[in-house]
Amino acid sequence: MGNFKTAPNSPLQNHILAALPTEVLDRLTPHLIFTKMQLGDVLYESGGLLQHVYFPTTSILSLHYVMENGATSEIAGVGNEGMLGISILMGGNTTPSRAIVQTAGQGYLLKTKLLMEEFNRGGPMMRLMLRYTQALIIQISQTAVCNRHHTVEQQLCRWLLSTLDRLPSNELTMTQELVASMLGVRREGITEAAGDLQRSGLISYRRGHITVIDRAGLERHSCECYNVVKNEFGRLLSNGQQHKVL
Amino acid sequence: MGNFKTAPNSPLQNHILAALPTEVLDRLTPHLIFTKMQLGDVLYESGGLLQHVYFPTTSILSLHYVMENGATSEIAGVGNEGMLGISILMGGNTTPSRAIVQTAGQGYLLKTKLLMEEFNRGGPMMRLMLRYTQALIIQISQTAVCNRHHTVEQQLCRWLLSTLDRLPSNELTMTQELVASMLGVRREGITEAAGDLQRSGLISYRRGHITVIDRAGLERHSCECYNVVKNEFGRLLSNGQQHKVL
DNA sequence: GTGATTCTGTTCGCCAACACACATAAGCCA
DNA sequence: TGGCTTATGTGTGTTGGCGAACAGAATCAC
Repeated sequence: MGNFKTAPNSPLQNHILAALPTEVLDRLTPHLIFTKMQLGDVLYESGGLLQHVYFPTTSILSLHYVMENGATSEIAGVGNEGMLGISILMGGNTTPSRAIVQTAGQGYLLKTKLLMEEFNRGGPMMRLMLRYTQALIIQISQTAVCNRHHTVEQQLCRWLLSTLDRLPSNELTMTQELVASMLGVRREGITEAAGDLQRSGLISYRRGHITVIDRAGLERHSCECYNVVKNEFGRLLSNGQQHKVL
Repeated sequence: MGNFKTAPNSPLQNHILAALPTEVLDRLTPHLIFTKMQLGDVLYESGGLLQHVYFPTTSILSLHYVMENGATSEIAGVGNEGMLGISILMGGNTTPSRAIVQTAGQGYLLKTKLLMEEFNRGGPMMRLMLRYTQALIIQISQTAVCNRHHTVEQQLCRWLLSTLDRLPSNELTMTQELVASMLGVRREGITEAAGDLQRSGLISYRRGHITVIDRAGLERHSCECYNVVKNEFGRLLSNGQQHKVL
């Protein structure tokens, strides 16, 4: 994390791009624009027009709903297993939710027009996008149920695990305040839950950094939602040989 | 004319079908199968294979997530404004959620194979299905946020309103127990909230029947989620104006 | 190094929703 | 009509999360 890696990584670090046949990839690659994203960057604003779609490689993005009173909740996360901008393909030119950068990192963007053209060919790109859409729907649905039925501690475990799956290391750079705004709960709630997890030896943290120590333990403390989503992503997006999911 | 109660209504009472160009409709109509659905019928079981998709006309369907402990929550409702079976088009052959009949009524079903063929033509049918998918995503997202932030009473108001929108009358045939299982809360919670609404003169009910008296009042007691979803559905699915962007 | 800023820990009262238990009432039908 | 089933009402105690307020600790900027 502390490395000064400024050289662009490969677009193929994004699983969606990597799953495309070379023919499609050859068409798209010249138009993929390398980009670095900073924590907190707002990629899409609710109701805004979408000019680009994003394929994260090392960054993690987060889809948020913003309520009238300003409260927010994450409804889905997007890492290198996915992409941001599905709603363009669905025919709404705008996105209903805000997209922000949850973890700084790299990625690629593509003009929506080019994505649309490729999608409209009706080939493997389209089928892949649609499968990803289905996976996204499952993720959002599970979030809805999770919000209804599970405790903050369970949800924190779930969130840590799915974030971890998108990171190379086992350390997140994140304040509790930020985590709280992701889950749509109070900061104190996260302090308490994280304190419990630390006392149980599952994680350790210091100002703005959370390190996962006992991943299996986290899974035991998490609600079922983590595994449900993970399995569905695997089922829908493990394209042939690739078994590395999420 | 046969029995008034059992005579099939027109497929065009379903807004999705009604929005299709006649050319497409002519291809599909011969294969639409009229069907009546009883309260509680399970149309899709979680993880099951999908043989048909459904276009409700007077019935209302409900998508449920079922948790490991058996608890359920509705994640979206489907009336004559929509259809059931989107996940087929997305490439998962199975559905992740259970679909049940929430209000008995009529509708049409279509073999998935025929729907797929039409979808794969890439014409107006595909574009319509994709827009509906987007609307569904918005509905589910809003449910996630609503579950996090709003009270049972607000959610009940929201649910009553959106159910009402799918009904010809202002009376729902529904026990409180059933409503509770829709919202994923306790039956007592609904008793209490419904009692409040009745005392406020917004609804009246008796054993298994809920009548909405003051619709505007319900809207005032509801959370913002009702209107957000309604507006998005209008924006995405307003018939005729396929070109209506923004 | 020092002071300012930001993050984390903790407390208190409060309320919505929960689980459980049981009382009453409405409708069904024999 | 009366008895049975099912739906609804109510009460008690518990809990998880909220809001607000504040104290201490870690890091940053100068």
